[in-house]
Amino acid sequence: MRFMDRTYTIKEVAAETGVTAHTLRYYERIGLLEPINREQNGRRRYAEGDIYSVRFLTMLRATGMPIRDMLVFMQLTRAGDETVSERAELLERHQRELQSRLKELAGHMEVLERKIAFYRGRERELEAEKREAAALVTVG
Amino acid sequence: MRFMDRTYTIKEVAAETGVTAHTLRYYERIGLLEPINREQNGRRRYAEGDIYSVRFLTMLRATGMPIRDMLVFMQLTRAGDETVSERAELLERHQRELQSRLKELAGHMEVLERKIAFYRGRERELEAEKREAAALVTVG
DNA sequence: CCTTGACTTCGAGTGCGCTCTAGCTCATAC
DNA sequence: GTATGAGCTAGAGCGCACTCGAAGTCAAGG
Repeated sequence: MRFMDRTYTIKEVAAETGVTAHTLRYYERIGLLEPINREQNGRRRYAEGDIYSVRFLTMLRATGMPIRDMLVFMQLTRAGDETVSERAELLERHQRELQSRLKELAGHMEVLERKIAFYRGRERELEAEKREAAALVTVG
Repeated sequence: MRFMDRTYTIKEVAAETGVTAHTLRYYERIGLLEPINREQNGRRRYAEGDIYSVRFLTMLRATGMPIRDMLVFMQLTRAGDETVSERAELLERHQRELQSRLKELAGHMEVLERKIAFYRGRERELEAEKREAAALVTVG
């Protein structure tokens, strides 16, 4: 698979993933990404797999996983096949948390809906009052 | 309604709402809560309405609304009836954002599920390999 | 009386996740 | 040759939302 061999500059990865170059370097520095291959001149050349990792990390962040947990996950990944179940369990724990957060948010969504409905009703009431007042003035 | 007249110490409000006393004072300080009534000795006595506000604020926070927006909302609330539509619009904007975040999270949930399923499958493969290797040793 | 403990204010400190700056090296374009 | 621009490192800075500490007041209990 030729196309798998292509590599990417930090700028390209940033554009592809929506993660800034600064943050990509930061992720590598703290160990979220393993050390990226370099050109002779020291510049990073990201492989497809690195981009995949960045995307996965981004997804985990978006679901609220703290970086310290993502770190554990990535270290397990690097440790190889023995850690497969541990990784599964880590993701399952996260999944359960996410599930309960989704439920909670759904509840909050309803509260919001009710509050908005209440305001929209109040708005109509106030309109009506205004019209009545205007009518009184006209008649008076 | 007698029971509406009862007031609460900061500790009671903290216990009721799950917001720490520190944070309650902080919210008041930055203007999220209007100045709470005091006893002669300067201690806060929260009214039912204050507790309601705290609960609502907590909900907004939990849905990811930044404090600066909550501040706008509470100031509109204090401004009275003229701001009813503005409040409705603010909440609707927030609701739309929440809605799209919920969608995104649902997508991430699926990715998580697939990844876990993949790991669970891999786990079984590795188990099988192990058993085969053990069998070879036994036979050899 | 004096200790305990709940409260007060003011201001500083914390943890998280970036985000940016300064000063440097290189490669390419003019 | 030199200007432009992309990338590099190390370390500082930032925004957010709390969270805590110090020092003081006050009321009730032993």
